[in-house]
Amino acid sequence: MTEYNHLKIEQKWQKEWEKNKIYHAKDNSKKPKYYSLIEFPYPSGSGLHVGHIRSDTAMDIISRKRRMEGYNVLYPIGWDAFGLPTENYAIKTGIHPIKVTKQNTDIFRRQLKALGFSFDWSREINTTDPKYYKWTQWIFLQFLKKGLAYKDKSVINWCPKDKIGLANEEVIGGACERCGTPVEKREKEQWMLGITKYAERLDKDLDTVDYLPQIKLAQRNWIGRSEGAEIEFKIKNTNPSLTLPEGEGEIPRFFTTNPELWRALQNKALEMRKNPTNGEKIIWEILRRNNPSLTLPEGEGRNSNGCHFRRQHIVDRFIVDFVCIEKKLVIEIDGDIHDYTKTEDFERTKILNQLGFEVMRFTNDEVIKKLENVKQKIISKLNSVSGRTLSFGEGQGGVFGEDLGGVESTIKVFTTRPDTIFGATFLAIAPELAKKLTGKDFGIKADPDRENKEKIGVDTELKAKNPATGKEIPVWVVNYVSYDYGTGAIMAVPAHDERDFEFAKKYELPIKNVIEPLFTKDNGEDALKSNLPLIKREAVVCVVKHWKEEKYLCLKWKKVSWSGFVTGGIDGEDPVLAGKREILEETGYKNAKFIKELGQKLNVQFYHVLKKENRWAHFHGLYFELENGEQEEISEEEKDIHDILWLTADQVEQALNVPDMKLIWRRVHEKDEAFTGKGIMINSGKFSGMDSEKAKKEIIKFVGGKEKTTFKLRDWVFSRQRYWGEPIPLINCGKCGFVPVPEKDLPVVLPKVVKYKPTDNGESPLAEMKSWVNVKCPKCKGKAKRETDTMPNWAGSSWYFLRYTDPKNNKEFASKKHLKYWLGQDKLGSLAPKKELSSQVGGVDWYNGGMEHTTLHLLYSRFWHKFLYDLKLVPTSEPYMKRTSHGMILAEQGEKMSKSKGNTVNPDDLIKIFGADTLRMYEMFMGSFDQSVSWNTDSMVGPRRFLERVWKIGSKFLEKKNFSGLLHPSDGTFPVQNSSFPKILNKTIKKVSEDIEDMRFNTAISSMMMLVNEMEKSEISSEDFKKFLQILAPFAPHITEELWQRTVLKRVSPRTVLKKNSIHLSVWPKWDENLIQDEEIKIVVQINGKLRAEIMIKADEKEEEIKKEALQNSTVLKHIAGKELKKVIYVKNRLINIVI
RNA sequence: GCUCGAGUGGCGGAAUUGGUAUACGCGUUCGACUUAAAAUCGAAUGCCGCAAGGCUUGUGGGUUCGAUUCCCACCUCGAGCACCA
Repeated sequence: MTEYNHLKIEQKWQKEWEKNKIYHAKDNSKKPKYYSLIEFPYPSGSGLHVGHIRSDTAMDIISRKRRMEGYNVLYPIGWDAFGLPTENYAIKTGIHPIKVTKQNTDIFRRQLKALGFSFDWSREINTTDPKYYKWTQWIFLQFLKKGLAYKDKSVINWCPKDKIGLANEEVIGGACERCGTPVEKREKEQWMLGITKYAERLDKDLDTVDYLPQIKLAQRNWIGRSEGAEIEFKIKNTNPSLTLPEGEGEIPRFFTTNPELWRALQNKALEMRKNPTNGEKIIWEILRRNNPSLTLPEGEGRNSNGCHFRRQHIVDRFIVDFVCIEKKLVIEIDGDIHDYTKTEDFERTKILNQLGFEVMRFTNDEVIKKLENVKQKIISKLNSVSGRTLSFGEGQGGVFGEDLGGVESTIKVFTTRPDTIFGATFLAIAPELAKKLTGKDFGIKADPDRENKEKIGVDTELKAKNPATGKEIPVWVVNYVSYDYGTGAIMAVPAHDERDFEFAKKYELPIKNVIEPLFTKDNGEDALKSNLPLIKREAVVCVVKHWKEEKYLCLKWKKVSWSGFVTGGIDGEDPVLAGKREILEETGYKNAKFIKELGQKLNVQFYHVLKKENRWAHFHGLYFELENGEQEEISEEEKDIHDILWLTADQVEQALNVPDMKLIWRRVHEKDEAFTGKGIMINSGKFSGMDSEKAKKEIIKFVGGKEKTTFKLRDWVFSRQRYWGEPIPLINCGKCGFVPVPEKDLPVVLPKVVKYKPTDNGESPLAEMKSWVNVKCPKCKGKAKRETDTMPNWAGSSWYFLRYTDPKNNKEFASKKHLKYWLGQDKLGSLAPKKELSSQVGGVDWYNGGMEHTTLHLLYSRFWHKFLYDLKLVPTSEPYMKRTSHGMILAEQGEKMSKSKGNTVNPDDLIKIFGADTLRMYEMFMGSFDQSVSWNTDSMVGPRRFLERVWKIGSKFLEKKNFSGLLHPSDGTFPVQNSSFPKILNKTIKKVSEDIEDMRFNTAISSMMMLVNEMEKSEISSEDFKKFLQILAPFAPHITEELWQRTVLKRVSPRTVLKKNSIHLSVWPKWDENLIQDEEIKIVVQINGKLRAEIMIKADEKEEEIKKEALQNSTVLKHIAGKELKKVIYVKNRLINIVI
């Protein structure tokens, strides 16, 4: 037989497979389906990266194994081709991105085909194909219909030199990637997708899917769910002279601003009321009290004309045109100059929103020309607003919105630790909020770039009332609270929050300890041990708590063998912290008897002890007694005492004879850090002694707060002012607003433009295509303009896996029938290689991709999928049943591969020199699949040699005439009795089968290498060789097909139908459990844990016999001679350890 | 700073209910074949030591008959997050 010529073999079989369509997935089949997926590549100009090959080979192996296991497998491929690099290339060269994309996909396709992946190429898709992005646009319109797509101001990165908005990845170190100019923040109206509406489900449903734990964690961190409460703190105005001024005009029934501002703005408001604009005049006629056209239906406990509008009313520091306070609705009529004051209006809207108002804006023009339209909008808004009564001004806290002109206001805080509220010693508020509340600028700035990590703040001199303690606490404006998370204000609990602690230390604000760590009988010992450093650092005192008595005690310190205790605890105050010596003395005496008894029962001596002024001092004339009986003062060094003798909760419980006792470790003395864990509440009034977790809800109720869940996740900025993306299918009509492009007109195809660069004012280059932009409004047929923003790169990739199920459908994005088949309930059943495949039923069966996509892409596609699920367009609530991620491939020096560094590897060269099979083998062999590894071309010879040896063994079979017989290692004619080979083979089949499921490809290959080593020494049957080829086939599909055809099927060229005969459609071999069992087992003999000898035993030999045998071993005898045997430990089938 | 992951020969890496550390591969050395070289095959290969033996999984400590594996502290590298209350 000829030499192993990979070039010939690989191309030949790639063509044959394609011709025979052996990897095509069938849209219905009696076989169970299996959908395996890789992230479809972005066809960059630099060609296929070895990282792509890693993921693609892994899933190829899994797909091939599944086919052999009898599944109808869908393993599709496509192109995620919209994106910046292609666009930037177009800007530079003027070549149309379509052309560039075509070139690049051609290269990628050729390269992927050269690697022999078993993709179903008939389902190839491309996100830039109008037939594809028609449906991306269509899905966007569904979002719009459901109110999940909306326009809002959003901050973008702006390069003042290039005059374009930059994507986050184009900003490097705060500067523009191209020209190095520092990037500015600019506000721009952008389309947004309301992913936050799905935050809860995106978080919760992670429980139902089988993702790697670190992937779930990344998702959860990104969503950032936190449960907590909103609590209102009353603020006392520090200037009691401020009262509402007497004067003309309506005295507001509701308090909507502070008196100072009210006074300042009142005259202006009155003046404006007298001189309304035309639009305002018209609207006021509609809105004014008792206008029947605005009357809402009766019910809900209110009379019919429940919405009362005021005009030119002062809200906060603004005079709003119209406001309905009950409905919390503001209506503004904008004049013509408004284009110039948009930013200001936005600010204003934002602040009003913060106050709980909804703001509607109409232009003067609109009111005059389209009054009916405006009116309808207002009415439907009023009908849709649910809160018919004022929610502010009610309950314990706030008064904003109430009458009487308010000398008080409230600050709402969000906290996840309502249980620490008794320790809230000040409020910390964001600068923006401070300005809003007081109108003053404190010179504190929120640090958007976090350049200044130091926490700074200023006392606003407002005083808030802690609703739990009733005490007055200061309100500080600080730089470490963000305005846009939670409520922009926090209750600062320095004792239990690191940031608050740091801040309180710096500004010498009080620190009040209200939680202490708790260890109960159940978690006691372990938890205590794990908290050793904490204890060591802070000189912990153990508290024995029983009924109403609290007794503090220090357990025995091993090093000096003394024990001490402090007793005390009156009314929840911590005497140690408070340093109340008197209390200690008093209670100490009182409890002396009890303690003495306890000490006797525990056989430990206790002493009263108190650390004062950093020194351990004696108490009550008692002293510390060392083990030798001497009495001694505790020195400074003793602070470092560790090695606590742990008493178990059981021991103490028994000694005290109290069944429901709790052990509490209490930290004493000035702490150098905050304790942020959960525990037992102290210094918390009636809550003292309660479990902090359990008390949360009650505390929230107690202080009149409400439970609230917040998320870090923000809505998705969906607009890009770029060319190379899906056009957002909307038409902006002056009369009708944004009107969706009718479905029949989809797709909105990207027009050819002259320039690809965004315009100078940051619009997409599409804005300059007048002939494309100017269209008729689909509704009113008037003049209108197309939306020129395009969608982000993430759009097309958020649903591509759905399109694969039905890639040519031009009526739907995919038919329900196909979706149901490919995503619907899986039928793994008895074929399942592992019992616990997944708890999620349905979806893509296995999705592998890069770690870098485990947050955004995964989250976005889950969001889209859930949305489509809610529209009943897809059959499963989650898109992917199982998700794994591969590690990156780094360049030889361990740095990232990049074109600019010139350290990339070209797969074409490698395929030419080593062959696709070798490259695949090497990538799977190089290291742990989920870990990053450095590339080393030199190491590729290992897998290559391996394949050559496989080839050689195959050749020997061919040389032999009697093909089905046994093959002898030396000449193939003289079989030698060697029965161990089938055992090794079966073990290998098992190992490879299992390793593939766990993506441990490297060890699978290593075990096959060992098998081949063995094959060269043993006699093997053709039947065994066949099985070996089959388990190797998913890894190295070409060479195994060639050997399969030539040796097993005795075929030199594939004339007959390959479909039935390909190794890749053969049946995955099973291992024989009986053959794997060893009759003889090697046992290791250790002496004092050191390896000394090995003995062979029979599988069912008794322990006694084995021990006897081990002790008779000559080496063992030598080592144990003259020594006393203390113990002999036998671990079944493993070892014997002799302790002497 | 916080969270997560990792640290094992000259190199990539194996080994988990705690039970033979260094599988497999690369490299290196020696040998066979050869006029020679390459390829191939065989042998050796953690470190110290002629050997007996001792030491070794980032460092230090703990638990254990026994620790790469569990616990604690520290160091280094990588990834992610960045004051998220």
